[in-house]
Amino acid sequence: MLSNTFWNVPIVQSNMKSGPTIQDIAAAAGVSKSTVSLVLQESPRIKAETAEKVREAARALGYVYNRGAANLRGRRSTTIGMVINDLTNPFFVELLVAIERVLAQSGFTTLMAHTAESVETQTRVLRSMREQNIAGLIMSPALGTPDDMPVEIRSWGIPLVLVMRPMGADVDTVGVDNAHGFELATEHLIGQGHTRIAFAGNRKGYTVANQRRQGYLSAMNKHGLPVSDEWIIDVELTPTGGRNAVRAIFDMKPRPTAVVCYNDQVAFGVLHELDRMGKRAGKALAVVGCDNVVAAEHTNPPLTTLSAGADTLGTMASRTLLARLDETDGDAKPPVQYFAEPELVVRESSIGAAVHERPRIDAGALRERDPARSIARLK
Amino acid sequence: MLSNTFWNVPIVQSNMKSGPTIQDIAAAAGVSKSTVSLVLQESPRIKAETAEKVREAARALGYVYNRGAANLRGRRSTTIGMVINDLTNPFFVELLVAIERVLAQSGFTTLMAHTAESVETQTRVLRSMREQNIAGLIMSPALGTPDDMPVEIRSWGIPLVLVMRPMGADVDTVGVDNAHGFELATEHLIGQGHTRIAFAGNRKGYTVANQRRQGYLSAMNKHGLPVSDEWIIDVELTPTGGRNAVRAIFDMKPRPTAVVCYNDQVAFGVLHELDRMGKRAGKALAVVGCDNVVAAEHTNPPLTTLSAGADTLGTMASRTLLARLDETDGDAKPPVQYFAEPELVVRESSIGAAVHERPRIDAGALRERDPARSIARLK
DNA sequence: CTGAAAGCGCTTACAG
DNA sequence: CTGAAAGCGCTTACAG
Repeated sequence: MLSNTFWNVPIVQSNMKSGPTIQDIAAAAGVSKSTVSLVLQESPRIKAETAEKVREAARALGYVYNRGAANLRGRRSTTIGMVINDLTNPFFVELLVAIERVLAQSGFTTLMAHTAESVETQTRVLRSMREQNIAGLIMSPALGTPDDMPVEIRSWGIPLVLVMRPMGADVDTVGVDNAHGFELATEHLIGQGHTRIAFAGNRKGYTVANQRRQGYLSAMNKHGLPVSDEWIIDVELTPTGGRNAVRAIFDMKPRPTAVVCYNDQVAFGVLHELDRMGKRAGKALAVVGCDNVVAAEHTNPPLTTLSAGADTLGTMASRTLLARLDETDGDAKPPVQYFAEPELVVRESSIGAAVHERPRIDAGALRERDPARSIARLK
Repeated sequence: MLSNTFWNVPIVQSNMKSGPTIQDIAAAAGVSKSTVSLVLQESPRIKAETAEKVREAARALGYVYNRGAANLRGRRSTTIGMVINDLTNPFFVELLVAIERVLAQSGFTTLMAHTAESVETQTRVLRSMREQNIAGLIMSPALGTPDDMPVEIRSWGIPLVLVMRPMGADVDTVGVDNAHGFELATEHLIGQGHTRIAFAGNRKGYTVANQRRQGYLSAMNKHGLPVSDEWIIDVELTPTGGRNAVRAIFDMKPRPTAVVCYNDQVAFGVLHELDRMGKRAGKALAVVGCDNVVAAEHTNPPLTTLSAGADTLGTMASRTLLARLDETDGDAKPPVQYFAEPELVVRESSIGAAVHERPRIDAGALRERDPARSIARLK
């Protein structure tokens, strides 16, 4: 795992034409290159007029600082690796954008990579980043990442901050309190009168899914509501998974009247399949998602969802990493375990249902596009 | 513009602990570091058993190749810059993923950056990439990028490939034939019987919007359909823009019965606002988008849209850049101007309308959630 | 306040 | 087939 296989060097390469160096500036300004270097670093040790002369020469020559050379000589690095498991999920895009912004403000360059949930791709990408000499790493690990990955990274001598997907209490982690969030979401549905509530997006052996299911179960439990095994539906964490969950729900009897979805992607599939069946989310089935991606506001109907605050989380993750980079070996702080409390953003997808047992076919059904068919599916 | 202001060096930096070098491997294997270097490059000049001995020593020491040092000495670069204007648009995410995949296969590392349509951010990011010594650049320029940007980049001595947003015939460009695509989309609506068709997402002085509007206009023209000025609606290229466009359309009389949207993001807003008004896209207003992002398949109703093929475009863009990197100054090929022909993916949002003048309020209206209100809006 | 010298970890002619 | 030497563009003690 993550072994350094240095024999996969690139075949294609590009020759550079080189511009002026600090040597050229030194010659033009009539100083030594030491002086030029110090001016570029804004050292107070250089007299103001000398500095100005150097800057002027640099400008005249069209000088471009070579950060690679500086990093090599200075034995430091100003690039941060950032590995994301799923850029097709807009939540991670928002997270990435926030992280990049904060790091750029501190003068770091972000080397981004996308693993598409493939552990193999992740291994390749990490190896490449290591060769690129990253100063630190922020990552949201792909599903199925081996447990020893954080140890492996630590052995590289660089700090690691995990986002969204915890891998143990001893590694810096920034995420959300999933259990509490899903408790909130489930209680919201209970408050709307629902008693049969499904959970769509269970995935075995997957930490985040476990946390979210746990939150759902503890809310049900707290309110004395029994949970049937079949309500906990294991589907892909994608819109397609959501569509399959709806089909499963409408095959159950008595069927759940509400569903808590693993995330917004799953919820989008749920909304879509309901629409395809001529039903309306909120009326026919109350739906709650998680992530509050931008599109959740624009779905039909708009989606009730847990807001994790991608911007805040990204900022926290960056700051945590920057703090580690500032530490010396002696003053290491204990692991950061930051889990934000999500808020529930209530929209139309979870409200307006008539759930008080009486109406097998409620008022809402009159507006369904194909009542005959939905009755058939209800049996 | 894009001036090299080298005095913005980072404040925060990170010291590296250094691992074994080729020197250490050389000592361990009892050879010179030249030999080690050649082995790492898989040079056929080294005897197989010597090579194996070296590899074994490297493995034993846990050696990590330092690409930065190699690039410095070899006067080359193996990183490619990739600047994207809008990662919140899933189309660009798909494009980015495809580009990264192809570049990684050729041994290049991708330095990604996001400008959020800000020319200022773009300037900062380009400067940083230049200091990072990128071998080439693939970019989708932010709106309002100055016309001389390609010239500026070229003066850096690195190849530039533009994606999606052309900036002149002399710079390598990979995009789509927007005019032809929008002609297709508009003709599809005409084929459905529509005669009053709006265009949502016109933006003045913006090349891509001009091309798309042109395609729309030429289709209308070709079929002898007059176009009212008010039908060409200037809105933000976001879901919010789409919502505003719908409001504008329903204030017109006689109102358009169909709308061609600048892209899927705008179309999503259109679908959403229609739903909010208790209307159904397809029935009340035929809607076509552009980009065929993954979510277009899952909207309510599913969105008819132009498929540009993000994967194909990303592959083309990467290959174009890789080819330039292989060129020597002598054998430079003429500029690549590749514009893919988009295909129209027909889904529910554009079909099923009754448009033959008779029904001011058609059968579909009976299923609208708030008929009184929609009649009021129609006047 | 400034300069001379050493060196970061590699690659590449060149010589043998 | 392998090694000695020079050098990529910087930074950093150290000396003055």
